Amino acid sequence: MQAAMDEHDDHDPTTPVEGGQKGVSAADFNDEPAIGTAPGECGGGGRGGGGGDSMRGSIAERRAVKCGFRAEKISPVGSPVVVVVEEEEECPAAFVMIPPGMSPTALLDSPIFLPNSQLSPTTGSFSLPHISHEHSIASTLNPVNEDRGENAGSVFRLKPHEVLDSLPDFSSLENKVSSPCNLAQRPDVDYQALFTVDLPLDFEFSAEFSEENTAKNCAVDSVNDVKVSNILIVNDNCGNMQMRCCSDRDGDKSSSLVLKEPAHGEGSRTHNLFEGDLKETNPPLGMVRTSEDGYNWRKYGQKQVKGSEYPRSYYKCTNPNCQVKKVVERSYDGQITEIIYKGVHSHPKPQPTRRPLAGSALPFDEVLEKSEGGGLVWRKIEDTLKDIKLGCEWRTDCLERTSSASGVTELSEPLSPPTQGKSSVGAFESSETPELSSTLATSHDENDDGVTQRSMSLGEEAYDEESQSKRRKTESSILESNLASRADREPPGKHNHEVPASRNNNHVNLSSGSTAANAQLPFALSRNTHIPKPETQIQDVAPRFGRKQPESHNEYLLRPSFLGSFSNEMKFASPSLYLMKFPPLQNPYASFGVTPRTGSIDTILPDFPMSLPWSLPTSTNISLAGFDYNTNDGKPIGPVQSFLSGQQLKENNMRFLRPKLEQKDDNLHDACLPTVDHANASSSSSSSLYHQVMGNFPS
DNA sequence: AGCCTTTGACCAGCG
DNA sequence: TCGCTGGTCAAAGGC
Ligand SMILES: [Zn+2]
Repeated sequence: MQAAMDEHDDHDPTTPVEGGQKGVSAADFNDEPAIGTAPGECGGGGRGGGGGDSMRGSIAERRAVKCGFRAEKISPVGSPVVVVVEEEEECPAAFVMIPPGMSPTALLDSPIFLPNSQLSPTTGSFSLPHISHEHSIASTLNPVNEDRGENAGSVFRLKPHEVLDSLPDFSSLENKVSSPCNLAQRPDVDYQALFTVDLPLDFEFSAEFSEENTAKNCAVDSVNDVKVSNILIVNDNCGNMQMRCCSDRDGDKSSSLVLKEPAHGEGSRTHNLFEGDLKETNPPLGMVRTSEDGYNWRKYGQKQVKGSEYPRSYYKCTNPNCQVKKVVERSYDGQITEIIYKGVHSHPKPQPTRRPLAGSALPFDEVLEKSEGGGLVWRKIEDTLKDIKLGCEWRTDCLERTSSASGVTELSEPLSPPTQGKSSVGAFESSETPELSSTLATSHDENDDGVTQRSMSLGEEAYDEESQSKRRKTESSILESNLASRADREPPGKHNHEVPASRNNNHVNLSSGSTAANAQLPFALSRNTHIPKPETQIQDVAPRFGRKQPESHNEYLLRPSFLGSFSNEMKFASPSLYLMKFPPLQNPYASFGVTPRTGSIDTILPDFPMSLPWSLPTSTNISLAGFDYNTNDGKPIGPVQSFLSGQQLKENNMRFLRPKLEQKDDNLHDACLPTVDHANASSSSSSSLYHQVMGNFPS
């Protein structure tokens, strides 16, 4: 046992070392292990037993996935996206293809996992009032659930034929995504069907997504029902990164989310998401070093698992009250090939600002950029955002980001719904309530390095404070200097805002009585879970994020940003399991490349959390992948709905083309965008928007 | 001093 | 019952 393990300890080229990264290994999946350090993975040995059951199952699934399980195809960048739905008895899972530009972390935080109140707890489908589609995937999925009844959890059975020929639109994805999450919550859910959707979104996120967030989202309900859930991020051999949310069908009540990334993918190497994190050296441009998922992890073991190609590292959340664990499998070159999250954090993320120290966890959201001199430079997103403000265009190729005109949304202050005046990067806020601010705060945090602190809500700040106080001390000086510029920043200090809704959402358990704080719920709500206030549509879709409805089931909303971020493919399989693949070659970290479609502003929403540019200049149309926003009123236009609602989708025939390729011009999007079969008017409107949005993708 | 990684050994499920 | 296996423990050491 051990023998195997050791082989690779030092394998990591990039590895900095280990030891202790003092503090913090905030590992997100990227940096999982100590960031930057691709910690060796060889360790432990062991015998087995133990807790591995859930893990095993997931692994098996992963294996299946890696091996090509499913016909899903990994389309090379630029290749048409294909949605494949397959039924898998053994491995109920949802697969999400992660676009090359998206980092796992981002992915996790991505909207996809937003709790969607819309989702029907019982069915796992979106329940947008007006939207219903005969062919909707949701419909397809629903039957199963219905059969089982609420408790039954939803089982999604997608028939291949249903999906294969038709490419799902975002709404489909949404459904899929959400559904899975919902299902995950339910212990008794039997996820048998697996369906996959490939999204061709072209822009990439530079923002950080936290795995936890994703997990959180998924786990929203799970808190109530699920004891354990897992998130798996896996790299398949095909060069794609996959993320899965898994729940144990057995009643284990566990769910997991898995992200896989191709370790070997040719492209993966150069553009590997993780690589950047793992390797401080030479990460791809545009790559975000979201080293953190926002949580601190301690590695407690490493082992070469028989079925795994690479050694697995076992991490525990450092929070004493938190039992979340994650298993990271890394290739020898330091690429993360697979990540499994188990459980849900019962606490807020440690304050982000605290991990900027070099060598240790990467500060959040740093982006690799070319320096003027041509060299690569890690730059904080915050800075990046500034650039964005100036009007930057992030190229999907991740290799370059050019500044272009426009003004734009200030991420730092940004995108807030008109009413709020604040914008959240990437976060949607459903209501004006404090949550919104929270959300915003969260967003900021990520982007700003804690300008607004990611809220630690529900008195859990204390935890962070204490636990990290030390760290802060050491880092404080650094941070301060960095933060000094920000007016709103306060010393290690009081939050000037209410508890972020996101937190609340993230940790449903905290707010909701039903939840057990300690319960290991697999998915946590993402901090970005908030839907921008804006409105009606959105509210309709996801009105109740935040504490207001903590009890809400695990509802996942696909975040537009998230969706949009997928350049390549997304796959969603069974409810419980999400598998995301990151296509190789594109820089995962690449920021979103949102290009203005009409010459109007258009913002670039670099960061994942970015979210919707609610605060964009008036009259501007922002187009994110899959989203169209009318800045005038700050309301998202159709696409959002379609996205959010998911119900709209149902379209059997959806075809996604990769935005990059497609979005040459406005007209293009039609061709490229998924073809939606508009069964009903409601859906059609959405889709139209969708198309518009899609059209906006930068080519 | 504290936190983390490393890593051999151990635990416990499973066939 | 044995062996395999995966997960975990915990001492040692690094930063
Ligand atoms: Zn935790």
